[in-house]
This record gives sequence, C-alpha cells and structure tokens, in this order.
Amino acid sequence: MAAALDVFAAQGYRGSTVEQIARNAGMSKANVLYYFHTKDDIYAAVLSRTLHVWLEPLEQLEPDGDPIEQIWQYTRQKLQLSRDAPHASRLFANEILQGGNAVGPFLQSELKTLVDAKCQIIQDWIDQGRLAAVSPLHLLFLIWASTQHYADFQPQIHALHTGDENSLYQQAEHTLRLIITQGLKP
Amino acid sequence: MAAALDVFAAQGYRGSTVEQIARNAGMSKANVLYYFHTKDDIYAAVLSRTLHVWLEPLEQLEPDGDPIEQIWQYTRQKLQLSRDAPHASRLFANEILQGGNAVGPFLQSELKTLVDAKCQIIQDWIDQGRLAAVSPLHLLFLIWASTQHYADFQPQIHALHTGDENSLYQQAEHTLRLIITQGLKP
Amino acid sequence: MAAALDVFAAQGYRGSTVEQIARNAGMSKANVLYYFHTKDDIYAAVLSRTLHVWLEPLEQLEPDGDPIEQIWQYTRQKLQLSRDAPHASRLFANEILQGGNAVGPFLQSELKTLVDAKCQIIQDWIDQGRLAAVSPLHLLFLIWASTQHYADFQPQIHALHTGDENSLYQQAEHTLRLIITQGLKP
Amino acid sequence: MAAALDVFAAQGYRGSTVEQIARNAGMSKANVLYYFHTKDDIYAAVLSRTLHVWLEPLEQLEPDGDPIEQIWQYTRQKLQLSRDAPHASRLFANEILQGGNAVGPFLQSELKTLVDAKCQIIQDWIDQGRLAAVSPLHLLFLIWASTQHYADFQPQIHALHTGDENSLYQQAEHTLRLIITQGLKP
DNA sequence: AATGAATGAGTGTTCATTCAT
DNA sequence: CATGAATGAACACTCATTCAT
Repeated sequence: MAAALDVFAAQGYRGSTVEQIARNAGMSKANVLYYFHTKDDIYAAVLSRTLHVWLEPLEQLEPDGDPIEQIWQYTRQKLQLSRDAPHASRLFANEILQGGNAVGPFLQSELKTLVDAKCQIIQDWIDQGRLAAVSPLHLLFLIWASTQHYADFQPQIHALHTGDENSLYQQAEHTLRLIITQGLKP
Repeated sequence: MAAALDVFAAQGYRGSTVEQIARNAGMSKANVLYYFHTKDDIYAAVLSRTLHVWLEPLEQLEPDGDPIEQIWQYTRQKLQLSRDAPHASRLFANEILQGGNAVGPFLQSELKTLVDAKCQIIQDWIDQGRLAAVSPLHLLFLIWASTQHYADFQPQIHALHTGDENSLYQQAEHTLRLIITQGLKP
Repeated sequence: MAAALDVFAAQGYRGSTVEQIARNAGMSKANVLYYFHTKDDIYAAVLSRTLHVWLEPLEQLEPDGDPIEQIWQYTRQKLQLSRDAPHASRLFANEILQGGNAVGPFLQSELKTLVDAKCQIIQDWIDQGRLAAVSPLHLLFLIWASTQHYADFQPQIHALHTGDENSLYQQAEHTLRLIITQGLKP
Repeated sequence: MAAALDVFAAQGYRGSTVEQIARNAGMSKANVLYYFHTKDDIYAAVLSRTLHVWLEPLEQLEPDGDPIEQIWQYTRQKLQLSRDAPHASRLFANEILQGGNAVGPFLQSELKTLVDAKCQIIQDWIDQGRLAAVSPLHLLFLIWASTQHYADFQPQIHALHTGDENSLYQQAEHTLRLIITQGLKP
C-alpha cells in the first residue's frame, strides 16, 4: 500500500496510526484492517516490498568492465533512487534507527549474502591493483550513507541548500563523482 | 537529562514515553514533569543540549593549515563522535527523519550561518587551487553522512561486519581517509 | 441452526460472534445474516427451538400411576437430556444467568401455565397422602437443578469425578433415585 | 472490587466492559486500569476473592455429630449463601458455564483436595450404616445444584413463584430439608 | 442464494498531563 | 521536591451490520 509507505516513512512505525494510513488511502480504518489484520502486518508488507527495491541496484554490480566506472554507476543509481523514492529510503532509515527488529533476519541472511558476494568482487579488483586499497564493506557504507543522506535528511538539506532540486542533485552528483572516481584510483 | 537522551535516541519522539524516561532516570513520572512541564519540553531541552555538541567540531575548521588535512581532521572527529556519542547522532537523525519541526529554526539560523561561513573557507581553498573543485556544501554532506552512518545504522552495520568494534572503526577510518584525502586532491 | 446452538451454548450471547457461527456452519458471515437478519434473530430462533425440547418431559407428567415413580421417571428423563443435549441446557442456563430477557415472556406465560398445571397434580398427590408434604414448585426446582447441573457445570464435574462418563451418570442416577424416591415417601 | 463483582456476575466475562465496572464504581475507566492492569486482572482478583467465600461452608463439614444433621446444616448454609451472596454464585456459574478456564487450576487442586477429604467423611458415615448408600460426590453435586439454583436461576424462579422472597426461601428450606433428611436415612 | 468488501460503534489499553497530598 | 492517584484523548483491533455484485 502506497499510502502506508507514505505514512510509515514520514513518522516511523510508532508514530504512525492506522487511521492516518486509512485516510491517506481513502478508506476506513476498519477496511484497512480487513486486508492487513494488524498494524504490524501492514508494516511488514510495506517493508518487504521496499527492501527488494533497495537491493536491486547492488545486484547489478558485476565484475566485468572498469571497476571505478562500475562503482560510480552504482553510486549514481543509488543517488537517483534517493531522489525518486525518498519514502523508501526513509522507511528503511526509520526502521534501522529504531532497532531494526523487523528487518534483522533480512539483514543477516539475504543482505549479508549479497553484500559478501559484492565485496568479494571489489576485493578482487583491489587485489588486481585496479582500485585503491579500501575496505570494500566500508566503501559500500560510504556510498549508501552519502546517497541516502539526500532522502533521509531532506529537511536539513533544504535548510542549507539555496536553489532548486535540480541544481541540488547536479551538485551532489558532481561532488560524489569527483571524490569517488578520484579517491578510488589505485 | 541523560536518561531522556537514551530513550529518545532509541525510539524517537513518538515512540518514547515519559514513564520510560522517568524509570530510566530512577524518578517518578510526576517528578520528571515537575522539572520539565511537558514531554515536548524534555525533548526540546535534550535536543538543544545535543545540537551544540554536534556543531563544535565544525567550528574548529579554520582557514589556516593544509586544506586536505583540515578536512580530514574534521572527518575524523565526526567519526569519533559517532563512536563516542551515538545516542546524540541518533536523536538528531530521528528528529530530521520525522520532519525536523523541532530543529527547523535552528537549522535555518544558527546552523546555516555556521555552514555558510565554513563553505566559504572551503570555496576559498578551491579557488586557490588547493582542493578539488567539489561543491563545499555537498562535501560537508558527504562527511556528515558517511560518519554519522556508523551511529545511525548500527544494527545494519553489526549485521554485515564480522569482527569487533575496534577493527570496525579502524577500517572505517582507513577507508574514509583514503577516499577523502585522495579524492580531494586538486 | 445447530452450529449457532454450539456457539451460543459455549460462550453465551455476548461472547459469541456471527463469524464463529458462520464458520461453524461452513457458510459465510454474510450468508448467515441473509437468513437471520440480525444476531438477535439467530439467538431467538435457537432459543425458541430449544425451549420446546426442554418442556417436553414435563408435559408427560400425568396424574395416573404411582406418584413417586412418575416423578422419578421425569427426573431420569431430565438427567438423560442433560447428557444427550448439554448444549441446550447450557444455552438456557446462560440465558437465565444473564437476565433472561429473551425468555422472560416465555417464562411468564407458557412455562408458568404448564408448571402451574403440573404443580397442581403434585399437590393433589400430596393432599391424597401419596407424597411427602413438599412444595411442588420447589420439588421441580430441585429436579431441574440437580439434573441440569451435570450439563451446566461439566468442567467442575470433570475436575472432581475420576472415571468415565458412563460411571458418572450411573452414580448420578443411583444417588438421585435413592434420595428422591426415599425422600418423597409420605 | 464490589462493583466488578456486580458486573461480572450479571453479564459474564465477555459481556462485561471495563467502562461498566468503572461507572459502577464511580471511577474512570483509566483509573480502574491503574489498579488492575488488565480486564483479566480484575476478573482474576474478583474470582479468587469469591472462591474462598464459596469454600468456607464445606470446610466446616466435620465427622463429629449426627451425619444427616451435619449435611442438612451444610445445605442450609449454602442456601443462605445463595440468598445473601447471589452475585458470587452467578459469577462462579458464569465462569464454569463458559469453560471454567480461569478456575481450572483451582478446581483440580484446592477444590479437589477439599472435596476428596469431605467425601471420605461421608463415605465413612455410609460405611458405618448411618447414612443411605449414596455416592458422596453426587450428594455434594445435588446440594450445590439445588441451593445455587436459587441464585443462578433467579429470573426463572421469580417468574414461577408468586409471593415474596421470605416465603420463597421458607418453602425452599422446607422442601430441601424434607427430601434430604428423609432421603438420606440409612 | 451467496459472498467479498466496507464501515460505525464499540472495547481494552496506553499515555501525557493534572491534582491532592 | 516528590509521588500516588486520577482522567481525557488517543489508538489498535473487533464486530454486527450493510452493500454491491
């Protein structure tokens, strides 16, 4: 339910009410609970749908091609996602910030497996001398953090940035590309 | 009140109860509200005390000395702060994520003034050819995001990183230094 | 509807839901309410059907024959009914316990008429010196109470009686016969 | 809480609302739940207080004295209790009727122990030829049923009995004494 | 005749806040 | 200063009933 994503992303699980979700969706509270039996169920459904969107770009990181270009493309996609689906990013941030109990199993199984595989690819690039000797995992952290930041900390960003959204993301892309492509050179 | 910081950082404003804060502080609920009249007041007090801790490192960014070294030292301090005061970081992240209404005025006045001043310093460095031509504001965003990430997304980080906290922060520092110092070279 | 009797007998009117009745009957909730417009209607229908089963044995109490034997046969039939139709007994007990609003009219008209007639028969037997000088109405109360008890208080009885159901009812019959036949001797 | 006993006795657990109990006690709903955290807790407290009242008369059944007189005195006390504390009787009846889940443990331990002991006393009397050869347990059932009936089935009794409450209980006592004292003669 | 969908009115429970002591 | 007691306003969830198909 898109309405639920809106609400959960804006206020977190505890701060959201079924009433808000229902009104947002143009239904009655009781009718929302007719489809999803509990508030937890709504949250779990929204979360699981969002998580897969979140993983997709990383899956496309492949060993072929230029390492720095690959990593930059991944970063760009994540930045784009922050712009296009900020709700999803905030939902995820809220969830993790408040303990991540609902995604704990996902993090430790699915995500861990995927991340381990991709870190191996990056490590291979490093071992081949095609990339600076960073820690692959922490490189991912840096990419995630610096791109999701634009979705998660939007109010702060809007308070400090003067100019429209287009210029904001152009500057973001420019700065990230410069630092990442230059910073990762072997 | 340190007890309130704990609670608000862990569960956000809406998720926290005065009862929890009181128990955490070893007082009665009524007594907490004797000092801070409302829950909002507790929150505002905790938030304002935390914000100043948050600004301090940035204030020390001075035009003298080597630009890249100065920026790296700032980044290092922020990373250290994430490790030493994760509660403060999470409190701030929760606040911004949920709209930032309570810090809106602060962001637009105090923080904006400080950030503008420091961006000017960085821009001067760039104009002098001593730093890569990044957008100063977005450089700050990258530094904030990539350091606070270690406090705000702790559950995710612990799920993906195998090893103790020391090695975690050593690798983080190593990776950040490499990318930032090399990425910012003119 | 037998399904409704099951549910109402087990949980009383307020404790039962139309959903439970429907599922128990293998229908949809909406379809149950297609036949019986409201929950009240279902209850009234079940109750009225049950009441007639409940009266039947008393109607067979006739002035002919041996008084004590007649009364014992009635008692035996009621005990048998408690065993064979405990649901009906519990439905009735629940209804009366919770005020008997739905059966009030029935009690004051149909039942009162029947009971008055039968009490007259018993009183005649007493006046003829063929029965101990009990109050006929209270004799009926004792018979009703002591037989329905086996249906209405089943959980208590099962907790205190060790042995199977056959032995339970044999002992019940034995004890009731002894006390009633000997106790009613003139 | 006397108010809770009133409400639970009249409508059973499911039929009662915390709101009713609160209004009946002259408090707010929230204040009732300040003392008893849940509806279940209120019910459990009321039930346990009532159960002990319920056991007391049986405890006084002693092996000394005339058996029939002892049993009659017990019956009389139970009848008196039905008159004086009908709420307690109805609370218990409602509980058992609806499965007795809340008193199950009590029935199987405390009550069973007490009943076993008292049944042994009665059995001894029978073995000594001082009492008719009834089943002691079922004698207790008959006494319980026929006395509690006056509390539990009050609406029915009032519909069938013409006359005031005094005459009602006089007739009840007369009839029960006659049948029990005569029926139990060896 | 049958059912999935929809909803208003409750119902138990939580919680920030007030008050008396 | 400190706290137990009290309460109105929410909130998640249930349920009898209605409606469209």
